[in-house]
Amino acid sequence: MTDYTVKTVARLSGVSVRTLHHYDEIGLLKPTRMGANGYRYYGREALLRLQQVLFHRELGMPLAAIAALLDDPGFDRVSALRSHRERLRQQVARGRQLIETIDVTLAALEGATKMDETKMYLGFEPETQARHEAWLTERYGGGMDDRVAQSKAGLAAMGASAAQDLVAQGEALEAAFAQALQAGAPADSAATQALARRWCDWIAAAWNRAPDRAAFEGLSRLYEDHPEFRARYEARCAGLTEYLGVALRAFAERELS
Amino acid sequence: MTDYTVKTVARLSGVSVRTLHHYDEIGLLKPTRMGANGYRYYGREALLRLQQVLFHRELGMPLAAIAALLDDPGFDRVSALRSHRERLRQQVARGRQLIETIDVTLAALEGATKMDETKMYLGFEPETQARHEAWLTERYGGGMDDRVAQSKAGLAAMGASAAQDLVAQGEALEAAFAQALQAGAPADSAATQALARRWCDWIAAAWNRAPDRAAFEGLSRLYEDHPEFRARYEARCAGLTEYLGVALRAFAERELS
DNA sequence: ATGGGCCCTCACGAAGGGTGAGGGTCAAGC
DNA sequence: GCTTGACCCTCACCCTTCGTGAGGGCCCAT
Repeated sequence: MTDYTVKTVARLSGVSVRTLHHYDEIGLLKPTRMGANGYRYYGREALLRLQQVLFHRELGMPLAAIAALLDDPGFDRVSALRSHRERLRQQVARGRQLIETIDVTLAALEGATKMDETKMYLGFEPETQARHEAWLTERYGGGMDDRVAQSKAGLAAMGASAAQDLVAQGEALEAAFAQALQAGAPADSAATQALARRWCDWIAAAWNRAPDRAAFEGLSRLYEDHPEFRARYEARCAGLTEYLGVALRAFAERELS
Repeated sequence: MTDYTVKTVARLSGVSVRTLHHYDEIGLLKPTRMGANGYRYYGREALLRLQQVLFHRELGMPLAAIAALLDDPGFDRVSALRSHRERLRQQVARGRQLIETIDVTLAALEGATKMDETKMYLGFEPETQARHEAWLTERYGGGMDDRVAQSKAGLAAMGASAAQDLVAQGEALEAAFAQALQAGAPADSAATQALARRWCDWIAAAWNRAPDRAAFEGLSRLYEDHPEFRARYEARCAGLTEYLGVALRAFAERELS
């Protein structure tokens, strides 16, 4: 009379019958008794335990941890909850960052529907292109021209949507760097260096060729020295230009030697 | 010469060799060519595609969706990203709520380390118990006494840590109701009614017996009428007592008839 | 030719179940 | 007493994204 079949327990608790079978299998929730017909019958104390299970599961705790929690009376529930809370916090922080990245990406994709802007940003509009090349040659005495030419050819062959993605990735990386700067992460911190690696990969994708150390360092100087890049980065976040330069060169020294 | 083996690509991109095998298996990233020896060789365009894959993967997109995205040139990247963003937003909101629940739970668990308070809260300290019983009898003319007695026996048999969890769940539910009230959710909204169901389950766990409609409605009146409960709920959030009462009775009418 | 480092193809495993297939059981109505 | 439909059971494979071997071939340098 105080015994419920799987279907009833499922309806009462909102979980599926299969889930109850599963919990039985792994020993998380055994039925109070098994009928002679092989049926599972759950009593009140089983429902109580299921309550506890669902409560902790809702907190995102793995089932094995819940079993340990409920079976070991001396288990330290407080510290378990605390470490679990920390995991959740990181997950939420990461989720927020992903949302921000998506927002930037969306803005870039939508904004770049006029492909002009894309070209202008990457410096492939003929006029901008010519200006950059002249400036590069004057400043660094040639040698980067072929890379820019490669980049041009690569992007031209890439098609519009891939190029837009590339732009979006660049925007996302800039946003990530700005966030790192505002969070006070040192330019040589692990997180920022990971971003530098992604920047390097991004350049490789744009150039259709991985940069060597000299090229990557030259690029970092270019960002700092060229007024159009400076304006771009400073508009996003004050001090971002130098931060980016330092971070990229630190990466170049450590990883591209 | 522009062809990289798995290990090299793995090092360049930061993914594992196994992951590259997997991406090949599911057709997400095929090598540019296969050697006569069965080796995978990746060219520049493969690296570029891998860049795109990793970018979208980092946004939490499932691999199948990434494949669709990259293979269908007419794919609507913007709306895909937007719906993905929405999923992330819900996930973050849920994560935040879970953290809050854990905080409340932790507060309750730590506060309840002195078991006195637990007993007092649930009304099982002898003195409080006696007062409640007297009050109940006077007000509702007996009939709930046996339930309180059951509850007492049930909790006594339950052990301290399970009882503390029960207290914590109650606290979490109260907090959730307070949040619903502050968010402006009507007492008969789906979200609030879901909370009411959980409250009902919680009562069932505490009583060691599911309440019928009369008992649950009586309980809701008890919360509104009894000064100790009123004080408790109003301290948490002004108006919570009535809100709770209305919500619980709406649930009782719909689900416990 | 013989190490040592790559590379390959299976194939099992995990978390939390979903989704059948194939077959037994229970309760109500006729 | 029989049928019907709603339940119940036990396999047992499927999902996702790879990690982690096992067992065996390939390449390059000494």
